[in-house]
Amino acid sequence: MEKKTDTANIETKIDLLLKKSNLSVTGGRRRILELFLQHDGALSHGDIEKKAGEKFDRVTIYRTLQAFLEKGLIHSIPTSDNSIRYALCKDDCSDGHHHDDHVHFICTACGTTVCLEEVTLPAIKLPRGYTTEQVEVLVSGVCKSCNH
Amino acid sequence: MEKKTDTANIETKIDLLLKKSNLSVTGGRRRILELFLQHDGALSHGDIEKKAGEKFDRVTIYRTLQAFLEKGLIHSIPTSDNSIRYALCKDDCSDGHHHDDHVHFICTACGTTVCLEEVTLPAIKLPRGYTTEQVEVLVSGVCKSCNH
DNA sequence: ACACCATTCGCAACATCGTTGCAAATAATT
DNA sequence: AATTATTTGCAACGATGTTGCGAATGGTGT
Ligand SMILES: [Mn+2]
Ligand SMILES: [Mn+2]
Ligand SMILES: [Zn+2]
Ligand SMILES: [Zn+2]
Repeated sequence: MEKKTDTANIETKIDLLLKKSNLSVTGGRRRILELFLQHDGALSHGDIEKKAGEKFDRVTIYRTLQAFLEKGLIHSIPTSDNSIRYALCKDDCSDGHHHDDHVHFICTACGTTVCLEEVTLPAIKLPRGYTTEQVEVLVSGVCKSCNH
Repeated sequence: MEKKTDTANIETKIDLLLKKSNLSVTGGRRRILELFLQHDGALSHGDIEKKAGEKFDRVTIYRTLQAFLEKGLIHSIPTSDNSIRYALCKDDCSDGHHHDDHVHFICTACGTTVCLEEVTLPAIKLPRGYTTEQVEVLVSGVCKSCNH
C-alpha cells in the first residue's frame, strides 16, 4: 500500500527549487537550502557550518553559496561587521537578476538579520553626475521579538 | 634668519587634529591622517598599506584605525565585498558619537567610495515592534568623474 | 637638556576566512 | 549499466585580523 507514495518520488519543495535553478541535487545543496527554508533570518557561512549537523567541507559550503547566488536562489546582505549574510530570494529572482527592493534589518540585541520585504527602498536623489545602479539600506536596532 | 619659523614649531593641521583627539602624535598617525586628508575618497586598510610609502607594520595600521575610530576622527563604511572602508568625519564628530547622516556611494567603474555629505538619509518607517537605532544607505553606480 | 613614565611600535605567533588545483565520488544522461 | 558531466573533499595556500611582549618613542616635569 505504500507503492504509490514510494515510487512516485516525493519530490520535495527543495528538490524542485534546485532543479528549477538548473542545479543538480546533492546532499549538501539539499541540506543548505533546507536550512534557509526553515530559518527565516539570514545566514552567514559560519552559521551554516554550525547548523548543518552532518559535516560538509567548508569549501563545499562556499561553493554552494556561490552557486545559489549565481542562480538567484539567495542574495547577500552586507553588514557592518565584515561578515556577509545570505537570505532566500523571492520567487521572481532569476539568474542573477534580483528584485530585492527591500530593507534589511539587524537586531543589536539578538544579532539576527532579516529581510523586511514590506519596507520598500526609498528613492535616493544623488548629486548631478552620479548614476544609481543599486541601493542598499541597512537598519540596525531592536527587533520585534527582542522588544517583548 | 630661519630662527623664527624654525623654533615656532610649525604645527600642521594634522598635529592639531591629533592633539584635539587626545592622541599622541607619532609618525604613523601623522602619515595615515595625512592620507585621509589628501584623499577625499574612503580608504581601506589595504589602501593605506599600499599608499603609505614608508612601511608601517600592518598591526600599527590596524591599531591606528581603531584609535581614530574611537576618537571620532574617522567612521567606517560597510561594503558589499566584505572590506571595510574608512572616511574622515566632519568636525562635529566627537568621541564615538558620530553625526554621519549621509549616504555612501561606491563607483562600480573606478571602485572609489565617497561620502555624499549633501545627501541626507531618508526616513525609514519600520513595521510595528521594530526600533531603529541606525540607518546605513549604500548606493552603487557610476561616479561623477567616471561619467566623463 | 635630561630623566622618567606612559604609550606606541614592530615582530612573531596565531586564528579565521576565503580561494584554487586536483583526484575521487557522485549525479545526470544515454 | 555504461558514459559523461558535475560536485565533493582534501591539501595547500594567501589574505585578513588579533594578541602578547620587549624595544622604541612620545609626553611631561625637572
Ligand atoms: Mn533581503
Ligand atoms: Mn561617510
Ligand atoms: Zn532581536
Ligand atoms: Zn568612478
